[in-house]
Amino acid sequence: MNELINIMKALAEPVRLRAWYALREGELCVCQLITVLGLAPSTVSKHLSILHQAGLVQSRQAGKWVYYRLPRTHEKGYVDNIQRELFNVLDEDVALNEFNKKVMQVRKGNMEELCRTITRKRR
Amino acid sequence: MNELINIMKALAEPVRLRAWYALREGELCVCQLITVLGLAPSTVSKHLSILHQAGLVQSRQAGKWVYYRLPRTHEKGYVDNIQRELFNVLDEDVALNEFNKKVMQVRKGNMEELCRTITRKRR
DNA sequence: TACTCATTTCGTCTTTTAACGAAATGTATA
DNA sequence: TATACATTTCGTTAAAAGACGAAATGAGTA
Repeated sequence: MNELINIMKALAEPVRLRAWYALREGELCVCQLITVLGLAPSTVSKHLSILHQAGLVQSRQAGKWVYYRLPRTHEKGYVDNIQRELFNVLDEDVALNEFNKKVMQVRKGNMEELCRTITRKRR
Repeated sequence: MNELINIMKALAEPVRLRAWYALREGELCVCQLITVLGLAPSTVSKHLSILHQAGLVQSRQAGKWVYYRLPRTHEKGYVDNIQRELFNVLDEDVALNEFNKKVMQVRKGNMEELCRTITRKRR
């Protein structure tokens, strides 16, 4: 039950649900997630670690950057089912569709530039 | 999205998940829920109101007693799907099976007596 | 009407959660 | 080796959530 509770807790938070949903169409660098979520790097990092701990996302390091993605398939099969069901619901959500536009923008943009924007903000 | 978040938040809490699961096999009086959950009446009442607000349970009053139950079917169909999926997982859960034994005990027991036990505790 | 009693509401306390900035980490590059 | 810089960790603060008991509510009964 605790495992399920962790998964539910992880997704029962708007920021994390958005972050998770943003990965639906492929991996994203942390700086891209920081940008679309509009929160401080440390805050986003924490959220991602909670999603990671729940087994809902995976990460890989590539040079300076860390990319997060959805697992192709989850260890426990039921998580796949829940994910499918939730995505079906969220795909119809107006607010999330709006958010998704931002994600698509960021996917197209230049990542080096994005990171520099974030670094500049921090001073 | 907010609706979904409310549903997830409601179920992402062990006490509420147990309460909700306890109703799987039919309605229960509040005093029965208080007993199986082992918490103060006011605490249980609050949890039930959160489940109710999320649309996950319904209630009816019968004399002094208030009974809570699962809706036969949810307004939004996707909730039925999620519920089915979660129940499938929870049915396999060892801790919940243990809990379910208590629920079955309480279902068989005398309700008047149960309530009196609770009232006695309060003094 | 007055009383009993199951449940809910209210006020309070404690714990948990989410946000941030500063500092630490660790990789790539000058 | 020193530096730059993306990300994470740590410490702090503010807000939310969960627990309880006391008091309020509201339905049945004497």
